[in-house]
Amino acid sequence: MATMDKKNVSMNDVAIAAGVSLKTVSRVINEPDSVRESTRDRVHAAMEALGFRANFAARSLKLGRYGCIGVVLFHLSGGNVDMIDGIADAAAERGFALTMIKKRAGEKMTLAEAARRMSQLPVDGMIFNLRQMIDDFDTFEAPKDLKTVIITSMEHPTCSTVSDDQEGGARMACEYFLNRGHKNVYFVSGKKESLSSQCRMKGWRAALETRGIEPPEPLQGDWNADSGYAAGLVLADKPDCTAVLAANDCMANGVMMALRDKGLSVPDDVSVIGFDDELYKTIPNSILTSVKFRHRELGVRALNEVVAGLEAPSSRSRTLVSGVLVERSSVKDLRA
Amino acid sequence: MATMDKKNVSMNDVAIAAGVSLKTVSRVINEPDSVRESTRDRVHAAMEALGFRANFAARSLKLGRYGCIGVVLFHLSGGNVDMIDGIADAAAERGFALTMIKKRAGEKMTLAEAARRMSQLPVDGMIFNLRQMIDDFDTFEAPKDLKTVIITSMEHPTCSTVSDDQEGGARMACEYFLNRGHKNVYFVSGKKESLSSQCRMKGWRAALETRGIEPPEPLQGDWNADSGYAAGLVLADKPDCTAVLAANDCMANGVMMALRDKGLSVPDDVSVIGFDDELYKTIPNSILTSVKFRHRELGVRALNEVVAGLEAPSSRSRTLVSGVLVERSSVKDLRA
DNA sequence: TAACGAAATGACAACGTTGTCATTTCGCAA
DNA sequence: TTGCGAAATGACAACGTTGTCATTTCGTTA
Repeated sequence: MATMDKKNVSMNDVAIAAGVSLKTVSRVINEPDSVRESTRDRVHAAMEALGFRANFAARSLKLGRYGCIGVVLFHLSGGNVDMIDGIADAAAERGFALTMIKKRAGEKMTLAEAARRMSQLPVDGMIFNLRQMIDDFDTFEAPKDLKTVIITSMEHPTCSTVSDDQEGGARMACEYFLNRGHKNVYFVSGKKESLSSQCRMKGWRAALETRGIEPPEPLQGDWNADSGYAAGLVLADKPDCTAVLAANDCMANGVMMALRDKGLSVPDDVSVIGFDDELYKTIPNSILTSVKFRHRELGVRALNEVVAGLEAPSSRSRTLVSGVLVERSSVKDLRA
Repeated sequence: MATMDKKNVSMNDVAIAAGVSLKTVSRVINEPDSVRESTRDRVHAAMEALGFRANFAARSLKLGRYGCIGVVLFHLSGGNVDMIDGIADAAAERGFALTMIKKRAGEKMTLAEAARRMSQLPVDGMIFNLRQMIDDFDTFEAPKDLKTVIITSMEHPTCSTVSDDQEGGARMACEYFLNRGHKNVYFVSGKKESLSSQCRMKGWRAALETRGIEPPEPLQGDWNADSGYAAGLVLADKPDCTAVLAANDCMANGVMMALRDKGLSVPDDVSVIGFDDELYKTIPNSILTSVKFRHRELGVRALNEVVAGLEAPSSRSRTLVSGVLVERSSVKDLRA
């Protein structure tokens, strides 16, 4: 067996080995039906023997497209995993690969900068995953020939966006309380700079105001259980507090632990709802009712939107993916 | 302002606009110092005016490399996030982008199939992230011209690998128990097919056997808290059970809840160690001692290994990344 | 001013594919 | 056997870069 020392085997090498023209090899790959079976077999044999692999760069150069969608991650965290999963699966289904770049910790990356870097890479369109506010959000303009979709909570003036309906989810949770006879709802927020936290707070506020209820001062948390616990200690002393909406499950758990430590029962004395529905993974027999967002769906929608817009990059749409209330027993029906 | 209707602006267009040759534009991009300042400015102005963006395909074709590393995800889960984060950051640091494909749920993807798909994409090398056993693991041979690194718990005959030292981590936890006077250690496993679970079990067994202790029957869990709770109920009835090693923190928490419900105290009656150190995120004042793996480091090492091997794809190395024992108060020192 | 070496620039081929259009081969009816 | 249309195949250019080597321009010194 002769060793192959040539770096890359080209279609031309295959053609020579098979005794056919370059173009015939190309046809075997792209339109096999147009090649006689005997010829095709010979070409296949030659490809096999030489270890031929099509050259991506040459192909893309000729075709003018890459078959890749760019994904820019500004932050890589728990919820994002499912989203990326959705993007990746939807991409696979449609025959696209993903090209990924990520903002590094400490690095300051604007949308414009991310777009510039992406547009040097093999991508036909791109998805930005943005969980926090960013300086040039409002002024950013996507490259005219590269369909751009932003996954974020805010509306963008020129780009398509895909969002969790976080505001709606918070509103849904509040209404769930109010419809069960609660007169008010306290709120424990996540980190101040987080868009999710801001939107959830906004929805909470809106739901109360719609019913003519003055929203109480929200308690500031940081997403972790300890901050929820601290908030819970404060809330335990408020006699009018029968319902608590915490901006995530971890903090909700902290709140519940604090209430119990203060001798209060959930849900008999105080009802609690969290966000993200992930407590059951860690706590056996978790009772926490929680608003869950379909992160995976978010990713799928974003990818589909990019692919749909490949031909018309300047088109613009806004997609909202609603949340789901996962009911357990942490909310008491006061009317009963 | 005239509208640009031409699809792609090429270096040639820029050259004409700037009144220089094609090659000079190329030089402005790749070796700016070799171009006179006045010329450079003119070219830059033209690039700006026309909205020029270098064509990735043409460039890669000429250079024979892509500046991208392929990442194959066979499974996308919690721990993987940090790993991808590590890969992405290390890649950014070295000027590489990532090209990603993912096994879809239900789809059966072998290493060979993954390698075949990857080698059609713009990549100079690739990283496989493999958390479960796969059919062709032992027989797989990576493409000769594409450096391949596998992140997995097993050693591979021909490819470089990077691994958590899960076995070592489990051994470390057991020795921690034994050194504190415990005579035996019970084990709660994760899902059967999980390599992590298998390795952790192996380390546990080895540590006991080294000390001449007969390992008790391990309890089968499924990673979630409920299965840990079930295991805890069983363990509570074993009088000789003073130490429990659970294959992850969620199950460890389940075990602790069950023990408490059975009137036993942690750590006074039974000591517990978990894996992954993530309970503190959900439980306020968590006392669980846990073995933590540096997933991020895993990703960084894998990427560095790929980049280091780009010139010599057939080189082979094995990297083990050790775990860390995060001490809290869930283990009692029986000698005291 | 002429001559010279260095710096700056340019012409052209090449990377490995696919599209266009021309040519050859084939099967079949006359 | 000839002729004909369809099927199969081939020659060549083109995609947008970078490398090689040749040419022009510049600044300096004799």
